[in-house]
Amino acid sequence: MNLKDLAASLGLSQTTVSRALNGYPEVSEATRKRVSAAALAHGYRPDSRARSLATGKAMAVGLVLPMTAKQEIVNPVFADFVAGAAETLAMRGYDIVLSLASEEEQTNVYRSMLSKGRVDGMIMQAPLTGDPRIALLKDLGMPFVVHGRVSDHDDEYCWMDMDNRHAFHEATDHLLDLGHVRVALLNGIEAMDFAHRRRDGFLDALSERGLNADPEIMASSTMTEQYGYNETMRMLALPEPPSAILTSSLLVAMGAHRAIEARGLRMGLDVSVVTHDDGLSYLPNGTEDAPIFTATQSPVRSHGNICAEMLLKRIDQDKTPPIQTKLKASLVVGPSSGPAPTL
Amino acid sequence: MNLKDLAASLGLSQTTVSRALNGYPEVSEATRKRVSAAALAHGYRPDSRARSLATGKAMAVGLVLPMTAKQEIVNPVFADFVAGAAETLAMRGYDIVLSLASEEEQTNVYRSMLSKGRVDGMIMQAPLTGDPRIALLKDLGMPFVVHGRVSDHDDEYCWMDMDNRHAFHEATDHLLDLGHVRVALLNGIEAMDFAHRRRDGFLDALSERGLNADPEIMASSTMTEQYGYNETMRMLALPEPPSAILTSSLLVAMGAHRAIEARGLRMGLDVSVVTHDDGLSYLPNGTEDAPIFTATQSPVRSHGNICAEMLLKRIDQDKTPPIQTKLKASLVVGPSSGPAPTL
DNA sequence: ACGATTGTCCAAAGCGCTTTGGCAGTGATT
DNA sequence: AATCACTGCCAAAGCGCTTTGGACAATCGT
Repeated sequence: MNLKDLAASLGLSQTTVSRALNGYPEVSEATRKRVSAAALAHGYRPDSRARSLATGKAMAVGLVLPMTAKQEIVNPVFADFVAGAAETLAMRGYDIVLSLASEEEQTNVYRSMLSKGRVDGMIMQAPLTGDPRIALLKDLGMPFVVHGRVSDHDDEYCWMDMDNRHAFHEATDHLLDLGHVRVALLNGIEAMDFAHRRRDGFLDALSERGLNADPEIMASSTMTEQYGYNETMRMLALPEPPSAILTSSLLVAMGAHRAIEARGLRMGLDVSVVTHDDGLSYLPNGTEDAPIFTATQSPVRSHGNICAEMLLKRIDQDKTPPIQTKLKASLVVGPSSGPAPTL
Repeated sequence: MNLKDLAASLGLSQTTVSRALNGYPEVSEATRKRVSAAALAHGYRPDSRARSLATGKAMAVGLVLPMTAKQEIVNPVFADFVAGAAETLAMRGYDIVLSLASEEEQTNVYRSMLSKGRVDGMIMQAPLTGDPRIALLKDLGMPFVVHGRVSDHDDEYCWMDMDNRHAFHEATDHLLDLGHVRVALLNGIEAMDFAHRRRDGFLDALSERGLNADPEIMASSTMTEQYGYNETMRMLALPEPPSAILTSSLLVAMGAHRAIEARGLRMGLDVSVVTHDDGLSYLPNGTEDAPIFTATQSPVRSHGNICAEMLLKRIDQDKTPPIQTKLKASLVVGPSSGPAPTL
């Protein structure tokens, strides 16, 4: 059942039926009611492609999930991020068109995504330092928002980011305040811009206290539990093991925890752990009142909400200058961090 | 730059240009080359909506992510599943249209999803026992594949499922073979069909050995680490604590592990743990050679691949009888399970 | 009483693509 | 020389919707 049939069955023109259904004023209340009733009765649903073709709006936004090329790992934070974005978008009637792309394919995927008309805008995830996709997206001339940002040219595009530098600075300060002098960093892949910033925050905090960073107790990799375990095991076996560990995700912290116990040590007493926590819904850091890990928190789901919000604003009015949002993570202290042990 | 302009700039008709680009034979090689070159030079990309409208194919499939209504939890397995599906679909040029819906909204979302033409088919996730969505999807008359299945009417629709019942039967047998007689079950939410089947497999295995299930050491909830921890703590404090625990996901097993250590016990010696492992990319169960947990394994990413494959087949030829795929999980023994301790 | 509004409705022209049906020209077959 | 089958191209009709630019009454102001 299409518009034509529906109009015919009502003895009206397509124009009138269309206007009636879309709430235009040039239709009498009586016919509007009649039309709505008929539409409902016949289960009429407008063809979104035809509508989109006619209006020029796709009512959808694109989202490209990056895959770490080699291992094809899908970062778990995407699930929550997507959930947040989808939630906000759904309220405005927008769908999400998803593509998955390895690094090499990214360019093509972006191109084909806006293969005209599929989407009205895009959300880009997990930018690398100096990511070329930004230029590409600008070039394509379609509204977009970046979750995270690229180090340079911050003001020339829309982004939403947590203040990673500040968060890790604060976390490091917390440990230094507790008297730790050998603090390890288990970071994500530092080609990722956020990981890079986190490292900077960490290093700044150290140097502000006149401490030197030791490459031996700094690692960078995909943020799995196994990685946290392996690196912690390695570091604890060093002649001068760290007394505190700063990790980039809850999973990594869990791995560190496991390693600490495997070594017969106690977390929070012998070795302190502080982590960043993306607030993933299925991986809560203890309960709200009683967290397990001291953590800088910033729920990635709300990032999804915000990005979507920004993109919608951007789609509505493209010409305004780019907007940026910076979020502060909040440090929540739990039992995993404590005073540095006296030797 | 649209087809009309491109044709005009070449001095050809739209028909010829369209055919040239789409590989139809009625075009001379010479003009085909000329057209391709011009298309590339002008950066021409056909409007997918217009094409879709003309062909009747949307070149996209819908995916509805269910949210557990209250807590709005997004199951982490979706990320990997989606990745698998996206991968397979991308190879055929299909996109994924994503919607997120709480239980109440599901019906509407499904309806509006196929709001004619948006998608050519759908993948449905996480069916509940006796899920009404199956009937709805059948009613809507569009190809669909269910990841998991609903207990009844198995043969009337397409599904892809792991043999949950068999997996948990096997896992339970493994523990019983080791001499355990008090085996706990930390299951997912049993309204979900897969969890229901797992429970059945568990109970069958017990009763086959003449053992009775004890409700005191059976739990059912959203599969978080915290849940694993809490329930294990509770059960270990019972007058007759379990000597083995069967969990429904790696995260829950990790929680159980944490609780076991918190009680001063050793996993694999004092308390055995066997889990199902969805093979999530960012949460590996140790390394391939050296798993941490004894587990029934079935990578959910490959489920995504298979579901997508099936759906594509279904879209290609709708009229054939529904197809089903049942996968067997493989039991991999690790150090987390061992002989029952002698009292 | 008249033209000027206003309220309702419609025909038809797009949106950008695919596809049907046809039309010239070429060479091979009767 | 007439027929046939190709080859290579094109005009035009959709796909199902929105939207522009009227048309036709009924109502209004003066």
